[in-house]
Amino acid sequence: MEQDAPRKTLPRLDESLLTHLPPFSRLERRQIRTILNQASSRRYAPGSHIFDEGESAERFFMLLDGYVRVVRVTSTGEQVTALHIPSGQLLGIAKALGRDTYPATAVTATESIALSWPTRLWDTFVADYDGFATETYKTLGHRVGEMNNRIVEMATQQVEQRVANALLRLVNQTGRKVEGGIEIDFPITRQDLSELTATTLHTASRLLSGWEKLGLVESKRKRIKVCDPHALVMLSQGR
Amino acid sequence: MEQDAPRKTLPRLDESLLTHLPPFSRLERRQIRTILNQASSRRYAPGSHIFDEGESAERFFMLLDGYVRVVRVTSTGEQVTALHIPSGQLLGIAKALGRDTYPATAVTATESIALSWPTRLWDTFVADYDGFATETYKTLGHRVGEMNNRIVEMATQQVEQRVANALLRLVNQTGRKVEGGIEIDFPITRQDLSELTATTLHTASRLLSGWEKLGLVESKRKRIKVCDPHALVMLSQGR
DNA sequence: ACCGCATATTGCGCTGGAGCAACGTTTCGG
DNA sequence: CCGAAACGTTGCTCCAGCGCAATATGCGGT
Repeated sequence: MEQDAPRKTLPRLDESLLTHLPPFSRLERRQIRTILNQASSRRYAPGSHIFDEGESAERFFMLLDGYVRVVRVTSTGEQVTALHIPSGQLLGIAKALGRDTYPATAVTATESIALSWPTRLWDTFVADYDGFATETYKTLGHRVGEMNNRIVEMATQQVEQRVANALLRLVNQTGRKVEGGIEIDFPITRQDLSELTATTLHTASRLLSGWEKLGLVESKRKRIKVCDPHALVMLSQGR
Repeated sequence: MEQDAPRKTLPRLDESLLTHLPPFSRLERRQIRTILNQASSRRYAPGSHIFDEGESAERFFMLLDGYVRVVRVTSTGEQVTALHIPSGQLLGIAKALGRDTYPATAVTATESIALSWPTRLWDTFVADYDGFATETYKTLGHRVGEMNNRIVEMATQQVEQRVANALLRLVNQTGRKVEGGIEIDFPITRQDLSELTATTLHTASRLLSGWEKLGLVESKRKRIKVCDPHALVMLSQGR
């Protein structure tokens, strides 16, 4: 499935790629040039693994384009999606948590492009680049917050509310305005949605069908558009 | 309920309190003295709140003695326990995640003693004390890992397995060897256990009763002793 | 144009475990 | 020492949602 496409340092990565991304936004052109010169760039086909849980964390990544799902697989083969990462964020930052292996698997949801650096540069980045650590820990804090919320959700809410919540979160984070509503910006199956909400694809499908009849959402294959976010918010709070 | 007992800088905190704790273990006596001089010490009765979710994070803490439960409360008043923290660990380290409010509530499970410092000293600690940041992020990484595992558990396992897992985790982290088994070192009710495993106290009670009949555990009020850990491991893995 | 596969829908039966209720037991304050 | 509150147990009922199965439909490859 994976053919390890060779990483290449593209002839000339433009500084503007990074200048507006939080971890690098306080840096000067010169510093960004240095950073880019150390980076490898690579394109990933949809569904490919950027790294796998348990692997030793050789590199850390900056997602420049696309979407990535952070997934964990149980011993019995079930998948649980922990998180979605949109472009502009770091991933695989095991080092920031004092780990030397990746804690989860990163799978691309769409075609994606990511820069990466050898993990050994991490400490240099933290030490040399003002704001890098701070911003990194901010996104980390954000992710921890999300995980926390999911735990609370799963512990206290019904399936219907969880699915509604998940949909809203996806729309907020990765929504693209289209006519008649907001569409989730990457292909997502009922199965994906069920792995995100700890239910079965059957139940997810039934819920979506129901909501579609009520005009809350519209969905084609692998595409979900939310037409009435407010109604979903109601649902997500149990009426 | 809380009468804000005055924090006092105890006459003479002994350096040996901190020398063996990871975040401080690489420091010299002189540095530890400085750190202690800036600390406030306080005793907490069981069940008291060290800080509450959403409060602005004025201070960070080192738990010297006791156990703390990290809890989140939903809008409908249900409690979900995210984590147990044993003595020797930092808590309330919002700053490490780039936050300026506490992400959850910390409640003491036993009588506890904690040192605390104003959050404004955080950056100083990170900058001045070798190994402080590294060790902090290690425990953070560990906690994130735990949260992750709980998500996967809750998503894929049955109640029985989750409760078995929770018990094993508690025993591993805070177990005290007693005759006939290993006992959880702090008072824990069926209700607590259910909040830890996303179930009801009824179900938790039934499970414990069942296991007690099989000789896997023994429990008095607020006390649980695991007699046959191996059998519990079996259960926790679905037979 | 065709086949084959991945994705989606829907009906139906079954059950884990929540919800409710009633009661027993230990602890603690006064 | 007594009464009340906190904690624990257990029986019964009910239903959300899982598991299974059958069918439909869009999509990519040759």
